[in-house]
Amino acid sequence: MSTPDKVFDALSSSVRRKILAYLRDRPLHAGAISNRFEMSKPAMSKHLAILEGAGLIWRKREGQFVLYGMEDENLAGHLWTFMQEVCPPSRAIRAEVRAELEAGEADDSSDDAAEKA
Amino acid sequence: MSTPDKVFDALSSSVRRKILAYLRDRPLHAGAISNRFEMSKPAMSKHLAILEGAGLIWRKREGQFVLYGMEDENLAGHLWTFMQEVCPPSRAIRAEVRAELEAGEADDSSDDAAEKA
DNA sequence: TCTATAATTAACTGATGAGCTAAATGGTGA
DNA sequence: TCACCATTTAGCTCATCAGTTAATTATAGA
Repeated sequence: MSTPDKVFDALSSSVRRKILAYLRDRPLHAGAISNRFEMSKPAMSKHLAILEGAGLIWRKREGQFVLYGMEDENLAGHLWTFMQEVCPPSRAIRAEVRAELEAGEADDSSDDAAEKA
Repeated sequence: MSTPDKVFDALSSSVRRKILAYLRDRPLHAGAISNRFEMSKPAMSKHLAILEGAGLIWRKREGQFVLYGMEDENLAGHLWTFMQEVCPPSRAIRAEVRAELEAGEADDSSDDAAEKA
């Protein structure tokens, strides 16, 4: 299975997309992720393995725990590549990015906070 | 099934992603799309229905033929929304867009051409 | 070493998805 | 109307996927 295939396969599950959303802000232990879903730990473990296999998250053992976090540039990179290959030139998005860039030019590191409900 | 779910479900198939790539440049009749794959017409018809259900392509009857084309802003829009919700601020992409914008600022209508290998 | 906890792997089950062939639908043109 | 063509729907099969529980691995700490 090619890497982009793995990425889109990983993204096809709403559970996995939600995991990514949880990991957006900070890494979490496997158990902490699992607690946020009504699902057994083994099931969650499989989802995490799929995300890791797609290169979207990293995994690091810390004692008895296992920490997972986003593989920062990969997700955005793959989606962006796909958009460039497949999407018709999207003026709306370019305009939006342009506006953001103009607004946030001097304040590049504030992206991490806020923006989430 | 929510709209974003439908979109990612539609994108999870490499056949469907390839269909989108074919439709990027111009609309095609169902038969013309089908000819590009080694697959029965009924199977292709299902893929097209899924893409249409996700709002990624439109469908128009033309006599005995059925024409399909990309629903221009939807794919880019959904992916962009997702990226903003889930991706850590992707500086690489922002930098890339910034560079593109700076290069093409005076020439906004040239988006359609070039940019592809 | 023994026990407890975190996480994963194994083995299984039920639901879903992709493909097929055959039949039905919608439309053209003699 | 009839024959023909393009496409979709119906009904089926096979494989894959998401979830389960039970068993296993890995580590911490007394």
